Amino acid sequence: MSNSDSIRPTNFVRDIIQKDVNDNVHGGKVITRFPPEPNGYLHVGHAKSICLNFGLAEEFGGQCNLRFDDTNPGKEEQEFVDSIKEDVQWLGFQWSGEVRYASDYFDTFYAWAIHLIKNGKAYVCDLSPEQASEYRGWATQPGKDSPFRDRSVEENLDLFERMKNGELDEGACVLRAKVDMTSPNMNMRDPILYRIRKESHHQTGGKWCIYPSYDFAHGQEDAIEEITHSICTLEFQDHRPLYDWFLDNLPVPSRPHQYEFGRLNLSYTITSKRKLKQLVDEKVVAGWDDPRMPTVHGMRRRGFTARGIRNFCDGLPVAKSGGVVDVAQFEAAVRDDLNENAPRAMCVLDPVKVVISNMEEGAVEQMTAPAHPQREMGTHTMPFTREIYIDRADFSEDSSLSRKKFKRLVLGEWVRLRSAYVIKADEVIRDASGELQEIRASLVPGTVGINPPEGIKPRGVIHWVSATEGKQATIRLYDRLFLNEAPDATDEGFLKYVNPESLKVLEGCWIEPGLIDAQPEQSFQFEREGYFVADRFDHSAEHPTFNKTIGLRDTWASKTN
RNA sequence: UGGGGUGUCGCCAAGCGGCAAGGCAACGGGUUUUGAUCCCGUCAUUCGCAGGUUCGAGUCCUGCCACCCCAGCCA
Repeated sequence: MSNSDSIRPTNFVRDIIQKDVNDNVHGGKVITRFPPEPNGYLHVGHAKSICLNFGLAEEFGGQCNLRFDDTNPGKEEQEFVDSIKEDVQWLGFQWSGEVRYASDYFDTFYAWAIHLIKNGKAYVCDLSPEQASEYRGWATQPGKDSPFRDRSVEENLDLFERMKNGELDEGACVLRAKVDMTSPNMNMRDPILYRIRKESHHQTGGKWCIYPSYDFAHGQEDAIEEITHSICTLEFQDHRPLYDWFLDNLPVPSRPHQYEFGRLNLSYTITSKRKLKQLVDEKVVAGWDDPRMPTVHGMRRRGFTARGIRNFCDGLPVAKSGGVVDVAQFEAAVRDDLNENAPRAMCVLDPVKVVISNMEEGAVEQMTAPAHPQREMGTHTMPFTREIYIDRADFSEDSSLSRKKFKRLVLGEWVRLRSAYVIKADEVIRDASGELQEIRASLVPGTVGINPPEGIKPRGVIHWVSATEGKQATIRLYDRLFLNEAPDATDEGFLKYVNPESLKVLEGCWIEPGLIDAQPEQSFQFEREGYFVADRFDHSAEHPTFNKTIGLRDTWASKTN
């Protein structure tokens, strides 16, 4: 196992749960939930929340529900419901029982609203949004009671029913809780419980034309599902008193508690559903599953493995401070998993032909190499022929290059072809324009798996693919989508910092022939190049297509610059 | 500004009055048929700032400063 796998630092949420379990609070049960709104695709920040909620439940032998917080039909779609379910499962988690929806509980919420009205704790307010904002007051300035605050229970009941029956227009009025217009916490200044929305809902269709607000829904959903620990992000801290207020004033079946942790921010990355949507809508990327997107769908297509993502999330401390995690830390977790689990293969991205003059034309010699240098993963076989390709960057005519600086093929010198022979570059052939066209080389016999004789010192090891037995492939090179480490934080707007070179499509790359049998989503390490994945949708034996997930760690590049 | 939070290495953080964990990054060195992996080593006399309490303070007290969140009929 990778070392990040075993490191799961404790955190304040786990400590609270541990204590509750020890003290037999909630009968020792642990029930958590992951409550996305289906208004977009899940991203890496949600992955942290998923790992936390599902992970904690798993750790304490509890359960975790998947519940869609679908209280705002205008922004939500079935497409997002489907993608979210797929993502959670892909990450390797299974929710407890059926998928749940806030909309499953709309009847109960409606009854509870009436309960509040009957207790004189809610009223229908006719103030326009602008007026309501005015009445709400400001930080230093307490709010004023709405003129509708003292309507009779009967009138409120009647009005609320008419709201439900669609007799009133959108925006005409709302149902508000009667809390405290002078509270320093703005959320307590008579928050909205229900608003009129004459829109079809992806789950309930046309059944409702009033929808509960987040505040009037979330805690009650938790209570209905008997959630013990309701874990959410920091921006909801101010809502906790309201969360508790509803639970205290409603006949709820259980008493959950809310705990908040810091949202994940990644450098060079945007994690705002609105902005991610903008990237899709403005066609900056090809879609929600573009491999450059930090969405779970995007990361999956990019070749970031579920295990790598989980290892990363599990290694993240859960704290109340909100910092920016270096994207390199994420990349390291993914690389770690891929290094451990991806079989090795060879691919030449920028081919230049090498003709081995002392090899017979038409001869094919099968070279066998382990699929992994350390782990037992079987072998792969690569045909070696008179004509092969190596990468253009792996050859130089400049023999003054020091051995330390250039550990590749130099004219007149030797290099090891990985898992095959040591060869010597004898001569170069150029085309009319002077461009290097072909290298003539000779192999040192008997050097497969055996060190060359005294006096022959290969400068290094390079990768290769047979020119006659290899296959052509399309390779898509991905790089960071943004050039600014905080694309979100700049005044000019994040679109200004889109990396124009975040995608390069290479046609005519050469892969070892066995690679055409790769299954979509199968990851490989192309030796000396990086980790690549067979594209989930576009790869086939006829048109091999690989996405670069991430490069190898390269300590050498930084030293020479 | 009122309220809610947060300030410990370049980044993320542990720390709960008794010698400042760990990960990422960086930098040295070793092994290596991947400039990868792996291994070994280096990397905070100091915890936002200033006072105070204490034998002893990152931890307790007081004051200040900085940053984030709320002020949607979004979640």
